[in-house]
Amino acid sequence: MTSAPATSGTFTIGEVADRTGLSVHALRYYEKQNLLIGPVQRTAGGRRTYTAVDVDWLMICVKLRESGMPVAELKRFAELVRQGPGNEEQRLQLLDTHRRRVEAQINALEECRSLIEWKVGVYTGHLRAGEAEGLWDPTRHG
Amino acid sequence: MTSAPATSGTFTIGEVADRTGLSVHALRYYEKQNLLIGPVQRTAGGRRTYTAVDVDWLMICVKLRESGMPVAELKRFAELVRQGPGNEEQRLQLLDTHRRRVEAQINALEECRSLIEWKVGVYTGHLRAGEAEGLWDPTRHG
DNA sequence: CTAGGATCTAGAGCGCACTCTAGATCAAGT
DNA sequence: ACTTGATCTAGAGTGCGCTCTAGATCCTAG
Repeated sequence: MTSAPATSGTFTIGEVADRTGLSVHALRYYEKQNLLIGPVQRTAGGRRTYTAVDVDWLMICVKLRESGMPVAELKRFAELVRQGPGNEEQRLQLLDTHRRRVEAQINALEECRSLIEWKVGVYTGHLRAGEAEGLWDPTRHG
Repeated sequence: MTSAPATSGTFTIGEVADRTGLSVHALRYYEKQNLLIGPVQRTAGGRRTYTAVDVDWLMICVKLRESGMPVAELKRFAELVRQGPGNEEQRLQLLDTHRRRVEAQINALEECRSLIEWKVGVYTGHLRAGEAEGLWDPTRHG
């Protein structure tokens, strides 16, 4: 075990790191960047104690970051959530911006996948030709 | 016009920048990093003259970079292509590694898209509820 | 009581992929 | 000839998102 459980129902920074895949460094960094929604509670000794809600939010953060949302934008989103209800339209706009980015990226990736499949076909063809009849024409590259 | 045509059939660095979407700086950087397949030809005055083959290769580079292939790996791929036929298996392996990365990324993006759609549903619901009957319970965030 | 690991803060450092700067040269239009 | 803009080289600088360091403190197990 790298991280011992804190009071049941809350989590140490190490446990949160295990659960979210973020490093403890990254967790402190996210907090300093104001990416979290509430202030993280502390023990008497000054250690952070994360709640399940904190962890859930961090999971969302991870998904958004993985999909290319810049930290600055995630910070803006956290601010909106922190303000509470009443700004749903702004949240929707932010998410919509990100959705567009995500879809563009999916398209780019799918194009790349096609390119790869095409290239794989070319090289596999070369290999089969090579096995069948020796070297192919060395003047044709790519 | 930001970039005048060179000898027909070849391209100035500015034209290549226009066609590939890379900056002229990035083009010189790619060359220095050995991402290109052949040495780029020069005019008497020392300016680069790219061929259509160079441009095609750069287009592939752009696709691979867009889809997250690190420059170092692209460089390795360029080396293999530069060596000519005979290393198709290594090229296939490299492409396969990248294909896996691309597919993982597509999956991550699709998960994120679902998350967004779910969140959008939540906020849209809030908005409709708000329009219909005023403020919702301010203790439920997210 | 002690040793060990986990955590704390503040801030420096890093890897990546460019991007920009400075100062010179080249080339095309007038 | 002159002006203007594109290009050249070498190398410094930038932005992002962490990652790592140092030195102190906390806490759990033995």
